[in-house]
Amino acid sequence: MNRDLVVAVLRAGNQFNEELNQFVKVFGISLPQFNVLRILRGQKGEPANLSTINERMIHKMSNTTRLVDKLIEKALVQRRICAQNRRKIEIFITDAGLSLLKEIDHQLDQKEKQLTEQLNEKEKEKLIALLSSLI
Amino acid sequence: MNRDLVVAVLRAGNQFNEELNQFVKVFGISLPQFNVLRILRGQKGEPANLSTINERMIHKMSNTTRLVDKLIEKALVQRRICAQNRRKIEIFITDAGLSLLKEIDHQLDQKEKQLTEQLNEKEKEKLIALLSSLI
DNA sequence: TTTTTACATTTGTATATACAAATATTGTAA
DNA sequence: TTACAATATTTGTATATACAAATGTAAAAA
Repeated sequence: MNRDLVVAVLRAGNQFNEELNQFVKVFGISLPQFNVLRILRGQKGEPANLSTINERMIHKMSNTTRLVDKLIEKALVQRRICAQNRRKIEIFITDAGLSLLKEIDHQLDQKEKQLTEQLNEKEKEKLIALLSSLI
Repeated sequence: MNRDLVVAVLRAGNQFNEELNQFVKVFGISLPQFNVLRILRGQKGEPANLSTINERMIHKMSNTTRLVDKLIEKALVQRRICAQNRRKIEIFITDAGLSLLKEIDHQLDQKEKQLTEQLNEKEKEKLIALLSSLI
């Protein structure tokens, strides 16, 4: 019973991961990279340092530096050393990053709709609630 | 709403993945390797070929050959060319593999209990049902 | 029978990820 | 002030994963 639940969570999670990875790949980024871009947009102009990004990431990978490097290569984000605390690095999303997100978001709505269409609204709410209390 | 659901599924899935990976690492294997061992045990002595394993895997990684190689190195499974169809490879779990699973299973019960303890039995059933219809 | 097509797995290669150790900076205690 | 500990990030390295191309085998068509 517990096992069935654990397996169901893993299966659903992995399937969504794969589908969404394929989806964003068309735009030249990986799913973890996409999520970092969304975290940065959520900052509304405020910068985020690497450890903050790491905490908020859905995919807790242990090398945020290199993930961000890829985004810098693509000119989707910028890096700046924090003036107050020179240990910290401030990361900003660029205009190019914002417009890429805008382009993706519209199509993502459709993708998300497709991924969840098996459930009605009430079931979706219930599922969100159950998963939230699980974590 | 759809987005919240997708994010909740990804978060729960990734968290379980990480926790279980750490858990089985103590036994010298990765979570995908562990799941392959369980698939093979489920065969009840019947062999499984690589494409069958790939279909049933929770983590659909595209290189079952190399994953199985790791298990062979550890003497947890054996490989044999199928006599009827020499394209196919038959994979068996060894006694060492079975006893490793046995050792893991007991402790895994506890781990799974811990991962799901936020929910009561009725909620667990509901969550399994919702996730099943989602996939 | 020969050729073509499909199937099953392996291999090469590029990229991603995990983890530990190293580096740099700041804060704190002696 | 100097030494030590804490924090934030980077780098090195090993391993894992993704993907395409290659290999070997079997089945089907010509």
